Amino acid sequence: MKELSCTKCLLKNLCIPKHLKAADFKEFEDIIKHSHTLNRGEHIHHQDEPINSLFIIRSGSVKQYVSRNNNEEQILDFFLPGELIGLDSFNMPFYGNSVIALESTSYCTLPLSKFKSLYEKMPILQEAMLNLMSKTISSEKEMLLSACNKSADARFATFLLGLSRRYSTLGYPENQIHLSMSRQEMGNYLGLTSETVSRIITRFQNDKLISVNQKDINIPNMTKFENVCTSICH
Amino acid sequence: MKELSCTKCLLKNLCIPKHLKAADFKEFEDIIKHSHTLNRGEHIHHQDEPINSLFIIRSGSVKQYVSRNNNEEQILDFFLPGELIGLDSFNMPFYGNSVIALESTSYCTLPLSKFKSLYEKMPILQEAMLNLMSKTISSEKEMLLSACNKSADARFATFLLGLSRRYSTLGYPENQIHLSMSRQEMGNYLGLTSETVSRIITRFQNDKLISVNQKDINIPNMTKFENVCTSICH
DNA sequence: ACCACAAATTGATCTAGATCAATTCAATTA
DNA sequence: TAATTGAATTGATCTAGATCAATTTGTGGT
Repeated sequence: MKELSCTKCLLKNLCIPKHLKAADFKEFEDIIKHSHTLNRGEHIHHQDEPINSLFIIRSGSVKQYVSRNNNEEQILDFFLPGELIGLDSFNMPFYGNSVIALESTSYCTLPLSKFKSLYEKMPILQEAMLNLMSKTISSEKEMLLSACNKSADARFATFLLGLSRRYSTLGYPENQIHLSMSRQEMGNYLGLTSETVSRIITRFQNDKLISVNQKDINIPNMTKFENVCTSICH
Repeated sequence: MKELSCTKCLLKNLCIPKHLKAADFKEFEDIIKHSHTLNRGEHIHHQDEPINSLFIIRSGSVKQYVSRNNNEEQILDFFLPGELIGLDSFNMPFYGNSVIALESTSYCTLPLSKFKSLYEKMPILQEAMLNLMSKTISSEKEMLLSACNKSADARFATFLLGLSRRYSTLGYPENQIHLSMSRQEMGNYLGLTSETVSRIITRFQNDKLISVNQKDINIPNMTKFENVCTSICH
């Protein structure tokens, strides 16, 4: 574990600290544990382990999933750098899901007990958390809506656009997306089979909406893609 | 508007005040506006109006929905007595959806500005809200998962079981459910057509899983129903 | 450079649930 | 009590996407 600080972190303007004033920032920096690293396939936490921390992705990416009866998995979410994991674990004694690295990944750990005591005395942090949770709740509603009512094409396009936007807030070019997950994982997340995802990708490619090289997707005309997106997504 | 108090409210042990100690309870009671009443079809708030309050259903029920382009609606949620509306509106200037009464309904209003100042100084309220939002986030994830992967039967069964549980925490018998929404509204919410919902209901009835009289559903054997539920929902 | 194994693509079918259409039923009003 | 209207049911088809199956392509290990 490298001892990096929030002060030196490239994500400091995207992550929780961005909300905090100097004094609070210092205190926050003291309780967070910086930069654990993982290889692909290693877990941040497992389902049914006792909950003790929140996590923030620093680099790389992870998937959050639950295992069902017959150890088939259902993917709930993907997390990219700067994103906070654990908003769904404040009211539970054990993690309801597992989080595993999709590639080489580093992350910070935020012990829940310490976080809660900070929370009590930092109105700004409270505001930030309420906003974040609120946003999460509405975007999940949005997803839900999309899952029920959109075509496979629309769902996949929305997913891509979402990734593009998230990466672009990180400073990456918005038309260049590297997929750290497999076709089957995207399908699982979107409620589609890997075959369907594959077919959609080839079709989008034929229609010159995207160009694909393995896990790298290029969107040659962003406005066009967005328009198609909004048109097929109603 | 009748001036009822939390003290006298039948829901006081289910609603936010249940978390508060005497002094806080008093203060909370002072900022909440009690018991507005609505007839079926009247709104609590409309999409795109400025956000100023949270709401708690006191009696009756409502649906939360968004209107799309071609003024078709998509139902996001139903709310029953004791349930808090507005967890998704902390970070927005305008309501992203509308809420309309499905039957004669009364509700309380919790001005957001006043709520926030209470929030800052009541750690117990903070704890309660984090838990509530956290629970909402995980149950939405659960819904999402179910929407993508479960059969129509399973989704409908899960929906019924959910209603049964919510009504039973209110003290109603868990095997007797009154549906305040139409088949088409259930379908809309679940991502199914009203025809499909209707067919599922007749089939469940033939299989003696439920008995139906219009909008009243009876579950003769709760354990059996729960078992079927868990078996068809994987 | 070769082998073994996993991921991706592509094709051929199958099916759950949508769509379209026709009654039937229930509630409300006159 | 009849008439009107919207909801619910039921039946007949259609289709998006699943499933099954066969290659092809890519990747990591020796």
